Amino acid sequence: MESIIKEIYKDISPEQDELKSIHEKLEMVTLEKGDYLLKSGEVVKDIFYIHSGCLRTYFLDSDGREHTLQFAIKDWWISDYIALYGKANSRAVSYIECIQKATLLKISKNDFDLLCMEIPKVSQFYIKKMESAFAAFHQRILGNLTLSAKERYLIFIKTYPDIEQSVKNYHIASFLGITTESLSRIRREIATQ
Amino acid sequence: MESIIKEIYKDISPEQDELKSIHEKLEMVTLEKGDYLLKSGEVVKDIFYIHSGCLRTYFLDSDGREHTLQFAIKDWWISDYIALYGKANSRAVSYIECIQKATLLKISKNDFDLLCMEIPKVSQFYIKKMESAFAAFHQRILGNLTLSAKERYLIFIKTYPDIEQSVKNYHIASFLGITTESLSRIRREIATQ
DNA sequence: TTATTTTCTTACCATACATCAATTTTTACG
DNA sequence: CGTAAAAATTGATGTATGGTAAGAAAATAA
Repeated sequence: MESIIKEIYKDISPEQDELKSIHEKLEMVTLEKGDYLLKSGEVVKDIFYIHSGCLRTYFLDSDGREHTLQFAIKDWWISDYIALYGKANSRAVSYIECIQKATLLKISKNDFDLLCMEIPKVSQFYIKKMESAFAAFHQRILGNLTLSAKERYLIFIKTYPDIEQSVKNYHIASFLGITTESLSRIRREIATQ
Repeated sequence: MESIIKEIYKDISPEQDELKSIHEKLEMVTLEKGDYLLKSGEVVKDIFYIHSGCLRTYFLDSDGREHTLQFAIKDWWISDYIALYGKANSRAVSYIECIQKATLLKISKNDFDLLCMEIPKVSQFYIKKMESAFAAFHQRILGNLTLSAKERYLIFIKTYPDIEQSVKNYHIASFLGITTESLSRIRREIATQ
């Protein structure tokens, strides 16, 4: 476990006492494919670091359709950020599903905040992560505004070559904001070119 | 200026010496409607706090079409976050245009990072802001995936009642990811109901 | 392996929104 | 003011993607 923590915080190489402080707040979680880390309506208190495996966050609309917000693999953090960071209550609005056997480290948001206060380096590290995420979000929104479904798909498989392996096409479709049938047509079009 | 800084950081009520440290890194900027804070290709080093007025960030695609990423009013921060926080270089990919006479406070990202190191409270404050933004982004992406143009428009005017006043319809259209003609039809439809 | 379920593909038609072109309305300015 | 420019609206038509339904392929379980 110590080695995983060192891996997570490799960029800031924590001191021995800091490592200890981090360690005692983390908990290991393992998930099998098909398991749920979170379901809509549950109270959200934790964030998870993915050490191995693959998960996805999706939202179920009133017509029962799934919309994938995020895929997450090794070295990513995952949670229901709308519930956790939003102003409303802390009930999940989304589902987090394991789509490939995974090991995670769990920390409560509360403990994480304490860690940030306690260890400025963690704070700085967190800020850097948030900033990259911020840029990535802007890119994604821009992509949604600008690009055709085909273009978005091509970017997806280029950006997430590792993820493409483990996910179903209908997961990708719901991530791109199109139907699985449309994705199928796009794939054929690309194949026959 | 001191009073504006107190207003910006009202949630963390800085001490006198902290105020001074913040003060010496900030610079006042005023813009007239139509002025540009930033143009694509320019080097991005700064972030701006909006004290009054309204601005928008937009992106110009290869067909010359505008896509609005963000409107920003009083108490928001604005910059080209793709360039500033992204991994690539620091050249702007977007334009930031003043759409209503504005006064801003400017701080370089570098100085801001120093401020975060120097004053933990600023760090904490920044993290909180980023977290809300994070939740808002998730919401927006979800909206783009889930909702029709009409629904997104209704949410827009509900969420940004202050902004709706100062912006052109084609700004809103390019924010929603539709054409100005479509928005016009949506508006008529809503009006005649 | 075979059986069964899940996922993917294809075809046909429907719909939301885009495009183009013309006109009206609003705003800016000499 | 009045005039020019900018923005918004409207109608006719085009296109990308959606919806439905059926069958094929692939994954999973027995």
